[in-house]
This record gives sequence, structure tokens and C-alpha cells, in this order.
Amino acid sequence: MPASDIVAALLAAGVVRRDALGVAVADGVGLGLATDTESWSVATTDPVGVVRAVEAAIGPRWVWWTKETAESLVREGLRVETCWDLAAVHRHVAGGWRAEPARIWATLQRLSVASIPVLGQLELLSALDSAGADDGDAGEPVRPDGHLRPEWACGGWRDSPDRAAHWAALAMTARRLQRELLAAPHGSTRSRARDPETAARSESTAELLCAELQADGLPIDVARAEAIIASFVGPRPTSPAEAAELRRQRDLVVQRHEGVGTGTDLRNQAQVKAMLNRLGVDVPDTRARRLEPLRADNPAVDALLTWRKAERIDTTFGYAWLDEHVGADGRLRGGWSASDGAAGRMTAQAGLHNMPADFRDAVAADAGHVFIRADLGQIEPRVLAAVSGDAALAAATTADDLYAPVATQLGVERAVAKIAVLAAMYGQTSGTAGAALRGLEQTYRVAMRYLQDADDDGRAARDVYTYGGRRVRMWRDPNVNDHPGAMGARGRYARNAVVQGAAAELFKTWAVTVRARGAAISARIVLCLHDELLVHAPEEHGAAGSALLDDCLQEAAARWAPDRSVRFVADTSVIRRWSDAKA
DNA sequence: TGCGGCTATTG
DNA sequence: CACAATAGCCGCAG
Repeated sequence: MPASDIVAALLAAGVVRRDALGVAVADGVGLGLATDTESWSVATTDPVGVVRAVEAAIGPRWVWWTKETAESLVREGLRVETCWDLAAVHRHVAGGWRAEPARIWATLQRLSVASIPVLGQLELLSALDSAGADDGDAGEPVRPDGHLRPEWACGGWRDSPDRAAHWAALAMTARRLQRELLAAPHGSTRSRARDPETAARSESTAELLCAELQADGLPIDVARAEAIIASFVGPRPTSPAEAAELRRQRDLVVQRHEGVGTGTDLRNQAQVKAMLNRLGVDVPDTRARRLEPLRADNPAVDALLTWRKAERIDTTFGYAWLDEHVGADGRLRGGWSASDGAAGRMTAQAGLHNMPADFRDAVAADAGHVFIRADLGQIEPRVLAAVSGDAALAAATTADDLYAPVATQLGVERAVAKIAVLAAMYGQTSGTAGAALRGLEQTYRVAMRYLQDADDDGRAARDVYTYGGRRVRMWRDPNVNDHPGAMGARGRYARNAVVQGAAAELFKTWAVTVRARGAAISARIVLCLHDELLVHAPEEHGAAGSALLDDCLQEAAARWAPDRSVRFVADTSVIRRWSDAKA
């Protein structure tokens, strides 16, 4: 069936723009499409071509199980506008990281995760269990016991277009159940989001963005990057033997401070500590922060710290790193995850999130292009004001510098106010913030209560929920009784998770808004860094892009937060190199 | 070979 | 050295 017939069939079925449309792409075989009531199977060697035609003609909200589908589309150069990613929504509402179809389905059916059938266990099951859980029709994706058939879930749905159509229809069923789950009150701190689907949608589209970030990569001036590396470790060695010799020479510069022949292994923590002891330096550990003050008085410490920096560049951000992750097209590519870890932040590999600042000079826009860079100012305390509904703290967000009015309110220096607010969000109790913390309790009672509630939940091993409804699971060591240390750690973790997690939700809403609106001026996000966006665009659209980032922040904030009492600000600039940004 | 500890880098 | 993350090397247990 040609793609135009599929489009006609969908139009006849009444599918319009933004309507949910299930899709299952079986590469080389065909695809399945499904609405809530109908499904279509298409045999074709070019299933993505069909998706492309439907996207162009209708532009639905594509519904799929996992980001594999997003990656399939992006690999073929297709950028669809929006989606509903069942795995992303599952991670959001259920917590945890694992989100295979069988787990998503079991959760929606309220079946125990432990009872999910595993492929290859069938013989064992039938031997042990005379009830025969799998006595249904193998042509159906769902077993009589309600679980997904493992052979379907593990790829069997790709076997034929008909199966793909079943799989797409099942995705639509799963989406309906997820929406019910999102709309229902849940947990001890029900999400205060105005529209419970907002977060689910931006979390979904963030997966699409991640697939694109992975494919596009970050533009790198490779010659500049090599020069930066050379400034730390010297020119690129031409052979492994030369590399080894250079390394030996670098070690010797430090070892010489002890005289000849000691041969301290600088990569061995215990030996380094012993060496420092012999040189009269007594430290509990050898971290740079601790050694830095001693550097001026002790040439050996100075040499060691210089060695550390070079060693770090050589092993982690050296020539090998460039060769492995930068393509012939000058793009640095790494894997992206839309909601990793505790609170659902985006994460990236290949050093994209922890590249030393020295390298920002090597992050350069293509010829005829610019970067539009924007970072959110003081995002966490502003988010705290929004999610807790603290009117006093919200009032402080009208200032460009939130800490200024907070300091005035507390009657302390700005620096003290800042430390106190951060301490409250991170759960620090020791240190100098003590008096100011008590002031916070008085002045921003609602926000501090919100944090304390999360802390209490965490200590008691109760899961917490972010503003956008992300479930953050708590844990308990099954082998030992809870002890104060573990409880305190969980409390701090939970306290931070409700703030950091909500900030991540706002950030992703902003990012996917920029992704959508930026397409009109060929602006593409090339880096997401927790509170910072780097967008690559043709230079003639620099000014428009700059305005767009700011507009999108206001749009995203309005969509994400229930009222406009909290002000969000971004510092935006149009630059050629990342290092041109002022901060 | 896998894992915890230590270290450095980022927000 | 609070909260989160990636990533490398080392020693040690299995």
C-alpha cells in the first residue's frame, strides 16, 4: 500500500493534527499504525517513509513504546514534531530507570513486576505450574494472565506488519492507562501541576530531542581542541612507544623532587600520600583543593598538581577522546539520556556534561552560523518558590538577583543568604549558615516546610514526588536496620530531589519549546547542560534566536507553573564560540 | 571481571 | 566537600 493511501485512510478515520497515533516501526518489514479504535498494517521496505508522509500530511502525536523508535526515525533524517514515549512517561510516574515494554505494561495492569515472564523460562514454568499461564493464543500480544507475551515484547512484534499493528494498538491502550494514572492523585505529595499531562508530554519530547542531540553532535573546532590538549600534554605522540616515553618523562618531573630511584607510582593513592609524608606534607587526603594552599611553598606539591592536570587531560580529555568521539564532520557525539538518575535530569556521555571549561574555546559554530546560549538564573531557588507556593519567596523572584532581597529580609550579607538558601535545599546542617538558616525558617516558612516534608519522607523511606509528578523512589538497606547516617542521607537526597527534579522538568519544557519554535529559523539545540542551552543557528537568525529563547522560557514557565507569581530569568547571548559567553 | 574508593570535572 | 552526574585508574575480592 503506498503512503498516500495510508494518509487517505487516516484522514478518512478522522485523524487530525496532534491526535494520538500509535506507531510500531519494524525495519525492513513494515509498520503498524493505530488510533484508539482502528489499526493498520503496512508491508513496506521503507516504513520510515510512511511515517514521513503521515507527519507531513497530518502531524499527529506519535505514540511509541521506547526511544528506539525515535532513534530509527532520526537515523533516517526524519524529525517529527512530537510524541508520547511510553517508557519516558513510565519512568516519570513509576520511578526507577528500567522501562521495558513488559514492565510498563505490568505496572499499568497493576501486576507485580516480579511476575513478569522471561523468555526461555517457559519450559520451567509449565513444569512447575500446572495452571499454565501461557495457554492462550500466541498470536495475541497479551497472555491470559495479563502480562505481555515475552516473545512479543523481546522483538517478536517486528515479525510481520500485522504484529506491528497489534503492537501499535497496544501502545495506544497503554497510553490511555498512563493518562488515567497521571490524572489520579498519587503519593503523599500529589503533584500540584495544573495539567498533569504537561510533564508527560515534555518528558516524551525530550527523548526525541536526545535522539537528535546524539545524531547532530556538538560543533568542534578540532584544530583548536588539539591546541588546547597540546598546551597541557604536548603534541600528539606518533607511536604508542612515544606516548609511553612522554608519560614516563612526565612522571619523572614529579618523582625527581624526592631524589632519584624512589619511583613513586603517582597513580597509586597510598604511594602518593606516603611520598607527600616523606616530604613533610601531612594531609588526610590528596585532593587538589587541599593541596592547593600548599602549592606556593612546596615545589613537589606544585609539580604533583601540574602532573594531575596533565594526566587528567591525557587520560580523559586527550587525543584519544577526540579521536573516539569527534567525527570527520567535526561533531562531538555522545549518548544522551532524557531522565537519568534520581531526579530526572538529562545526562550525557563522551564528556559533554563535564568537559573542562578550558575546552569551551574549541566549541565553535560552523561557518555562517552562531550559537545562541542561554542559562537560567538561580533556577533552583526560583523553582522552590514555585513548587512550594511560598508567596514571600515568590516575591523575591521579581528581582534579577534573588539573593539580594532575601539578604535584606534576613538582615545578613548576600553571600550568607545564598549559602543559607543552598544549605536548605541540599540539607547541609553544619557550617556557617546556622543563624541565617533560622532566619529562613521564619521568613520563608512555606518553602522551608516543603523541604522539611520531603526530608521527613526521605528519612522514613517514603517515595517523594516532584511538582510535575515524577516519582522518586526511596530505598532501605534490607540487610541492616536503618541507622541515623542512612536516614540523614535519604533525607538530604529527597530534599534535593524535589527541587532539582522540578528544575529539570521546567528545563526540559523550555528545551522542547525551543526545539519546536526554533525549527522555523533552522535553529537546533546542540547542548543541554541542566540550566543552560546552546543553540546553533544561521547567523542571520541570531537576533531572532535570542528573542526566541527568552520567549520560549516565558511560554514554558507559563505551561509548567500554575500561576505567574514566580519570575524566571535567562542570560542570553549570541556568540561564535562557547568561550565568548561572559559568565 | 566486577566493584568500591579516590580523584577531577560539570551544573 | 552538602545535591546531582560521567569517567578514569587502583586495589581487592571472587
